[in-house]
Amino acid sequence: MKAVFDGNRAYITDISYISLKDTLDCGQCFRWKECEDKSWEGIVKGEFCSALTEGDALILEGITEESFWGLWCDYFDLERDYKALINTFSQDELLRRACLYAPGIRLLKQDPWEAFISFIISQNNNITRIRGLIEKLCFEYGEKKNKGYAFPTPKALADVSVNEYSSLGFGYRAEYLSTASKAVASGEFSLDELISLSTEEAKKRLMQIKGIGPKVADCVLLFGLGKMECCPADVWMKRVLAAYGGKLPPCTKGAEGPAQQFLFHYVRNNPGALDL
DNA sequence: CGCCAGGCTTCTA
DNA sequence: TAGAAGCATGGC
Repeated sequence: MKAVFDGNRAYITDISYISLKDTLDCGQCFRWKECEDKSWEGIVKGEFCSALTEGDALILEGITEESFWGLWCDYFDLERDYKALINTFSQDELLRRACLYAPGIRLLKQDPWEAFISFIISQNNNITRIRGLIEKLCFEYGEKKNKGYAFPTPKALADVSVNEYSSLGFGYRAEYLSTASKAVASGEFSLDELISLSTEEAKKRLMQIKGIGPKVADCVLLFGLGKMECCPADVWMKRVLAAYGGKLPPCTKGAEGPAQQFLFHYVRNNPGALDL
């Protein structure tokens, strides 16, 4: 990867193919918005970014060189060789088709706290509504930025009552949000400490939070902590796993998370893909 | 109206 | 330990 900086703009080349559309609208994150000119605007950890592609180059605008190295390079997983990854995945036929369908997907390394809250909201919910609910959460309790709102801090969400969450439409997840945000804000539960634990221990710890089961825990570990071996199994992935006879093929070893993301996106948009 | 959505908690056998 | 009911909401 090469990055050239010019003011508030980073011009990034020598990366394997990236599609912003497939990456930012494949159900792993919920906050990015596509503009009319096909660029994407997002706020991560309070930092704004406008992203667009130009041929094989990725352009990030509204950022600093410091935030690129400290945040965005990692966020977009720019150092990973996705071409090699897809080659390996393609040993399996279903995965090969999934990678062919959306070869520009990247596994985002998101803010652990945002992933933690977002995927609590995601349970038994559809992506359109998840986006709307998170949007409301940021508008109501997030810090106003030049463009849009930052994701609310643990303290901001800990101060919200269960009734308030309910009136915003969070349904039975209102109570989960309340207790989860209080646990983090008080320091009783530390997302940072999860990094030092084994994946198995971290998952157990996450599942001690009311409202977090195996699937949401896997999402937090994969999307928030970069645990690439985690494979969240929602209703779509359960169908995929059933087609595989219970587990992903050996060629996904160590990268079950990214494999899962290609498969999830593929079957959700091509429900007939599993009928073959 | 019923069914479904990036599921979880609780109850039951 | 496995399986099913109940849960809020909105789109279809």
